[in-house]
Amino acid sequence: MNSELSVLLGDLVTVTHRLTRLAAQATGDSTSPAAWRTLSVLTSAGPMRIGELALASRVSQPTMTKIVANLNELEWIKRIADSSDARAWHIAIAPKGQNALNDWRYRLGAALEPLFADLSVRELGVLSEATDLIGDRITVQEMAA
Amino acid sequence: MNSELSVLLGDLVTVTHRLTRLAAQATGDSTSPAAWRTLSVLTSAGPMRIGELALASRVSQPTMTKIVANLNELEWIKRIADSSDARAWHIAIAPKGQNALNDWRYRLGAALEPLFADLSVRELGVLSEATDLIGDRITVQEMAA
DNA sequence: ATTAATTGTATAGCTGAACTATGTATATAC
DNA sequence: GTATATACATAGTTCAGCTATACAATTAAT
Repeated sequence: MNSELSVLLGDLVTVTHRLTRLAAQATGDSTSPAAWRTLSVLTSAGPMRIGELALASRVSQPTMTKIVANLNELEWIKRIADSSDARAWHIAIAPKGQNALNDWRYRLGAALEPLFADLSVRELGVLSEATDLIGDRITVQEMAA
Repeated sequence: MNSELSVLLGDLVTVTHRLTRLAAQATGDSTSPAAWRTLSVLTSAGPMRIGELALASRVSQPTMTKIVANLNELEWIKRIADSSDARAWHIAIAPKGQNALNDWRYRLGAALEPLFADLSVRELGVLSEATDLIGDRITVQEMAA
């Protein structure tokens, strides 16, 4: 096993832990991270069932049922009956939810921007590529799970 | 405001949210993320008081009191009385704690390694530099807070 | 075609980590 | 020496996550 990669990944997780925490404090966000993750998944992968959503967002199915119920009350998602299976629902992001997600991302960026304002164009590119690299691998994993 | 940076940071946080979650599930870790953050801070910045630790780890002082109490029971940290202030303590990471932290980082890396095994040397460098970039800015922020 | 097993979602109840408010003891200011 | 500020501890609450399980609909078996 590649121990260098191991250490790098450990550091990456530790550092992003703190970034996440800092971001939450900076935006004074009350919506749960899992809800944002869920909206984010719906945006990038399109409508899906509660069970699939639970896998993709890495929470248990009952937790996702609750998250969806909350998002539904906010009218941030739509529940669409599955015509071929009366037990199941298709969950789709609603316009309000898309707006909320965009707004959250924006506020997050605004809150953290001062910290990163000194980045060079090259460093910006590094961060951007790293984000893509991680995103690709997470997505692959989620689809496989 | 730089909206490109804004979007990038939003994406970064979203993606690392999911990475963190995935990592926690993959290692079956029961210790709280905040405890690992705390140990990580102690390792990189050396012994400090509970109040300082709370700021650095971005939790409230009572929360940190509890985290430190838990870590103390595990003998992962040492409480050292402040000779000049009987109210205060210096919290230092203990050898056991250093080992536990190293082990956690290792397990984390091992669990995530399969996902990242296909990285080129250049991409590895990108991830590494991104980690450093974020780490630097978080640290600066924590010290200022 | 019933019965049984499986699957998709919902509900109940628990745990634990975070918070605010406040208490206690020590330090500092006047 | 009394008052205020500071450092940590305690009490009590809230909420997100979990497991276990119920319920309903589908699928499989005989």
